Amino acid sequence: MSLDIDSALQLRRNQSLTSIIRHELEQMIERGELSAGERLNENALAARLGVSRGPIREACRGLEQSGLVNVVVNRGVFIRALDGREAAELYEIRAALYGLAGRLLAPIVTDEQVAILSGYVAEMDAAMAAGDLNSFYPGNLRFHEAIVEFGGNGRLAAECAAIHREMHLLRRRTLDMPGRMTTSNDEHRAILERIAARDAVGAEAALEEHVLISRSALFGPLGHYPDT
Amino acid sequence: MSLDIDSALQLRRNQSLTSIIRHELEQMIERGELSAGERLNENALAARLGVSRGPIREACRGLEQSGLVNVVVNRGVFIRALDGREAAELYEIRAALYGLAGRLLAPIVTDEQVAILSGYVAEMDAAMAAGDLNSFYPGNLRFHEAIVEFGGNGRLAAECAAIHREMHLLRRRTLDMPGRMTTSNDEHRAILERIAARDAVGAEAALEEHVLISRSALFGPLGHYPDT
DNA sequence: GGATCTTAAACTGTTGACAATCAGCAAAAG
DNA sequence: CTTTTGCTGATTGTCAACAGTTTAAGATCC
Repeated sequence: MSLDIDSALQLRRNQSLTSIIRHELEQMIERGELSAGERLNENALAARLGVSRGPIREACRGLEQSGLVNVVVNRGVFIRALDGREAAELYEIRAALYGLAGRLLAPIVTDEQVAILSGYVAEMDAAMAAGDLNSFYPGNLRFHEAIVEFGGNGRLAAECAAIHREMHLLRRRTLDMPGRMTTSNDEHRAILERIAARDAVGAEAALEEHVLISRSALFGPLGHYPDT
Repeated sequence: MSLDIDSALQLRRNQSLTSIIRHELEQMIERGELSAGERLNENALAARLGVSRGPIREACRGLEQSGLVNVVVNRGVFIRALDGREAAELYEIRAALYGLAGRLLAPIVTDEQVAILSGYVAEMDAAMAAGDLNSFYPGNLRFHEAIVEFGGNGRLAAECAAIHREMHLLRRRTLDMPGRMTTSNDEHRAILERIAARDAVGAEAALEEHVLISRSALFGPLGHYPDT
């Protein structure tokens, strides 16, 4: 019984099975338990989670709209596989959105928020010193989340989170590359510096560049992508 | 050799009731037949469309994820009402995305594409001369759609279309304001000029400004939004 | 008359069953 | 030996019924 759906049911107050299942599936995709291209068997999922197929189908429609799965009529839902072109496109969009987040945040950032962001960078420095990717990754995630949260545009934060979920499989691969951790944290420091200086244009540029460098780490310096 | 997902996607026919209903509901919202805050009655919809509640519920889950409706547990799905804050946030995101589209398009635009965009501007000029909003609006839509399409980032185009759908009720209101048509087309001409000059930075700036001016028309020059 | 409790209707959440469709396999045809 | 055809089990699409919740009207009490 790898899945604690029962405890989720106990915690459930005003949530429907559909939303619980959707959240569960999102996490399974994020944890890599469901790999790209894999098909979701509605009956098996229903049996495993102890519910009927209705809520599962509803959850899958939500996942489809948020880009995590593909639904093929009469054949089922498949964990979406990001090909090179789509991933490159997502990186471009992500760069623009994070750039916007930085531009919004820089003029209004508080000293407390700067301190929090500094804390994340320090966390990542520590993880880097220990060569520990598993510690580096959450710090990295919180750093970016905080920037969009503090920016004050809630919808932008939601949109960035959605894109992040969608790119999850790719992103880990990128950060896994040797030397990527240190480079990445240098960039984080530069971003933080521009934000702390209340430099909107500089923060925007630093964040855009940061995302595009991640893309380069995946596709090569020219932004090429595999033709698959 | 078994079919893989890609070929399955090619075989896909969007003929499930769920997708048909979702499309139908999207159009009803776009046409204003369903007004903001209104509740969707599953039984009534099922009877009217001649289907059972299952596909309708699935369609609503997709609509929820794309931001067109809110789902409240045990109370139903409601056509989403964009309050001032959310609309302002969407405008900011839209400005960034259209800016990106312009930056992508300018370096790679073909003469044929410039001609097509010119045609749309001319269409809008004609509509403007006739004072005909109903002709101006589709031209405006096609102009913006074409820019993101020609930019070559398919996902960006999809994302812009989704935001457009979500803002549909608001946008019409904006364009309805006296004098907005002419101002708007002057901006279109400026955008086109920067694109035709293959000026990425200029096109980006012109498109961003264009969207933010639309926002100002709705919220006032300082970007304030009603506190509802 | 107004507020509160009671109760029934309406509605949503969930389920199990039935129908339609698909992948795989085996036998028949060339 | 290869291709085609026709099954068969598995899986998805859809539906109708049941269960739990919300809403609203009516009754009761102050």
